[in-house]
Amino acid sequence: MTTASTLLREQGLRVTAARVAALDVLDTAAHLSTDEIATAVRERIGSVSVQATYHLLDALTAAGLVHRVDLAGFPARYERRATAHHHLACRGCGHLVDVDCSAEDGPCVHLADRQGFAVERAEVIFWGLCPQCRTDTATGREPAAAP
Amino acid sequence: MTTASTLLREQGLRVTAARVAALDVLDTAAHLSTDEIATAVRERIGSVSVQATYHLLDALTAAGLVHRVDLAGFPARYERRATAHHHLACRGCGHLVDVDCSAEDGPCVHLADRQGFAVERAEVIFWGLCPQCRTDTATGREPAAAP
DNA sequence: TCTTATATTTGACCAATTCCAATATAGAGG
DNA sequence: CCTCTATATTGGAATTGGTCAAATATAAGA
Repeated sequence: MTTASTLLREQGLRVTAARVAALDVLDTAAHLSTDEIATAVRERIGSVSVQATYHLLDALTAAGLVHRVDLAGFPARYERRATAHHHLACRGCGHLVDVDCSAEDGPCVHLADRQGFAVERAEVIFWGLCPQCRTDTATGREPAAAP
Repeated sequence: MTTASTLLREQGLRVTAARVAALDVLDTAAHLSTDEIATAVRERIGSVSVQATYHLLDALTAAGLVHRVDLAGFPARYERRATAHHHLACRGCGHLVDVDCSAEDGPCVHLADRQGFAVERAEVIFWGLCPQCRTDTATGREPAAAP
């Protein structure tokens, strides 16, 4: 069984309470912001600073244990899902859901002219309004700050 | 002939020197940041405040005269190109080039499960390293701040 | 030309994130 | 088990990209 501490050790990372807690938290919920992760980690181990959370998430990201989803206009979020997928994002509140790529090797990942770039990945984001923000805008209210 | 002022008038926007200059600037160069646009506008009309530039770019964007390209981790940039296309972005310096969508109605824009969202558009970003940042990283240097 | 709605300016403010030095701690070696 | 050292965490300050609000200036219709 691959517990959080095992995963950390496998990547040559020190096993600290904060890192284990962060991995556990991301196992139960996807697309959490740094702040949400810090709060959830605090509930488990007592306390962590925001800066430590930024730093540990950087470490986990560099080790490939989590992925950072960084959409313009909203704070970065982190996820553990390993399989290839894209995102459906709400422009109103930033709410994020996974979508399976309908064609893993479809036109999305092909590029006729690389123009000298070393292309590493293709990111596909479907932008729209989530159910909540749809009704909010329909009734004249501004989209809610959080989903 | 559709001059900048004609375009503005057509959209019911007032014709001001700053707006005309901004449109002209974006006609000669693509993917400029607010700051770069402010500087270029100043060269043409003497002076504009950064805030005015933010504001006028908002107005031009709302009118559909320019498009805002907003990639995470880098300041927003603006472009006038009208035809559908995607972007190839450098994760090192943020340098941006247009790429034609290889299949306008390919899998990119299809989505099996909308999950209640009102989907408005699909954004495809190819991330990689530009020629300059490739050689910079190859020679051990950090990628340059600007392309 | 006069008027008024709309732009621009100025300056304060904000959130997300990074940087730095000081302190604490995981885990290897004895 | 204890010590040592590299690595994590903390706390505080700084940065960046951008927004907000009030005062002033200006485009364009009457």
